[in-house]
Amino acid sequence: MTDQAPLKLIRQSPRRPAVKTVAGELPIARVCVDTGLAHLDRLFDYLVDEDQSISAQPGVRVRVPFAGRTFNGFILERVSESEHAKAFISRVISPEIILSPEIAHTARLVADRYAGSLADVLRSAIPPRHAQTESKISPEPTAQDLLNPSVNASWLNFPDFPKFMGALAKGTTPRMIWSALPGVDPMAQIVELSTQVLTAGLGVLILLPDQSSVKRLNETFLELKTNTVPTVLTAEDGPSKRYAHFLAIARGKSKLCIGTRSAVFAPVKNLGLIVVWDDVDDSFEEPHAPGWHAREVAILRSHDQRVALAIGGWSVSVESALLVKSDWAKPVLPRKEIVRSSAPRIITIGDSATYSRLPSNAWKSIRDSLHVGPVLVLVPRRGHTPALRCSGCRNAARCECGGRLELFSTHGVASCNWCGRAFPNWVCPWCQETRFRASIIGNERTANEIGRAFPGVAVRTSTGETRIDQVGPQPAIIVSTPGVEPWCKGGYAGGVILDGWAFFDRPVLRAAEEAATRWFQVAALLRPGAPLFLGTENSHPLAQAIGRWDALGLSERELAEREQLALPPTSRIAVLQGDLASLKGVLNEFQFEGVQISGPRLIDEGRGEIIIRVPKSSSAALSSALRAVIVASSASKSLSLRIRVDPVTL
DNA sequence: GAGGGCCAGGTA
DNA sequence: ACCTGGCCCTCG
Repeated sequence: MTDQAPLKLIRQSPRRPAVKTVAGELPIARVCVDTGLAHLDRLFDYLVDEDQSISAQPGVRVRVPFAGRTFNGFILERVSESEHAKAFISRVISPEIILSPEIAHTARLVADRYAGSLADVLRSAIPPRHAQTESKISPEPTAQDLLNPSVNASWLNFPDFPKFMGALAKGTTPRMIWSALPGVDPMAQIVELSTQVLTAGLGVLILLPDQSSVKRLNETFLELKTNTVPTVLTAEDGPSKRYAHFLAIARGKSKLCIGTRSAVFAPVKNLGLIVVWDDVDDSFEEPHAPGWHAREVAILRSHDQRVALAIGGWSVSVESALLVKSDWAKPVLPRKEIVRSSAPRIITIGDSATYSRLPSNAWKSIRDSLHVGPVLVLVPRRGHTPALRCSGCRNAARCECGGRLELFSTHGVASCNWCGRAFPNWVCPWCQETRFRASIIGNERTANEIGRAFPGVAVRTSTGETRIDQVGPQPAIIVSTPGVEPWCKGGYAGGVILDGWAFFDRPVLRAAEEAATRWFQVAALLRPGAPLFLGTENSHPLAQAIGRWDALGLSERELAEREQLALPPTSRIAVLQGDLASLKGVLNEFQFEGVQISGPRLIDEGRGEIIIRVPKSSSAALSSALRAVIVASSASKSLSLRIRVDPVTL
């Protein structure tokens, strides 16, 4: 019915010349094609048309034909010969060079380290193109004559800091792990450190865990009148702004980049320093495949491109402790004498005779602190008395199904948090007691209780939903859940961490590390020497560490424990999830020295999980085994697996 | 992932 | 002699 004639007419259209000429110079482009298929993780060769030759530079975005369809990709190289090339690049999307050779190289290392593909890494490393933004001429940045480049006020009490700066000045690549000091604004430290590097004509890249800290650092750059305007790189800025900022960096217009995790790939020209602040924060882990961690990427980049690195925080991650132990990085810690006067004065439950949620010594210290300023109260979780324990033997009150009992309102009936069964007449199976003790008491009830205990004092609550950013210096009680503690200029007059043990009572590998970070953060919000009540025993290592302000020592201890358990960072682990048949099928890929395999363990119907642990020295063997598994599972329909290397949560 | 080649076994 | 389905390989 339909004849073929119209089709032929289109093909012969004079507007589209059928014959392309191969470029005279370096006629082959090697392209990373984003096919979304893990087993095609290699470069493909394409012919470059003479007309495209100038724009088709390494680092540009292109469209290429592949297996009958067109895909996006990046040109990584131009070469003179190829055995394979037979198709032309369809189109150079834009002549803008957005993938530098250095970033391509680092991205390759990241892909290998996390058993992912280069295209996957590049997808989060390079923001999507925004054509309008590209054509707009971005305004020249304001003159960057830096003021006060030599001011080092915030580093005065860090005796090893000058060594770091000295090494940097000599052109070597020092690495430091610094532990911040209460009373000294770490953002000011970052600004002062960066300004010196910028003054030397080098670029600086600063990574922060979230939008609000990016904002705070940005403001600090303005406040300290450095005349340096940072270029912000965060996903929250939206496609147009994000791409504009990325271009400013890629074009070399800006030498200072601050941002969240994916900014770790920012192509800052002549990069001299990478700073990572608060690397324990889990938002540094990329949720998309292959799940790289920005701190690990920063380490790889520092190593690969010989860039100085500074990792800092109120606490020290276990990974950083390993960098210190292996002497790859040097610790930069506050002077001992200043620590004594800056660290909080620790009060623990061990000091009081009987157990109570807020023992009298803690109550007294709050009351005293309230004469001079606000007091911060940290409670483990949002809500209202979530989990219950027996008031006699203190065992967790559990349902037959294994869930824990909860109480949602003061006069409500306890019910199971998994199956919902109600327990109006509960009897403890251990000691026959019939009364509960609130196991984790959320901030709602805490605010009520504390309000009653300190009549006439304003009580305010900060949670994820109703977050308070900042509080004033007047006396008040601020009840907060972890991570949303309001900032108090000049510091809180006192602090309370209620139900301290609840922070460790979670089935997460990093519970101890997370708790340490939270507690050090709270301690850092206090005025130097202010009282801090910790709801733990006096002997708890964390209480000791905060009292001595020894975050590194604490993490060294945790590192030893991880070593014993063959967990990261001393070991490398891979978590494979998929159907049981697939998992069993790949087990024999992992038969090399030092491998420990746990599982397959059933996670839900038919699907399971295996965990593979290898000593760090075998990580290359692990990577190649994982690659083999990925190639097999991606190419076949019968195998379906999800792979994660060194995930933050287990 | 999709299309193509290739072998095996079944069908006229 | 020819069709059909499954397997495996390639894709530049």
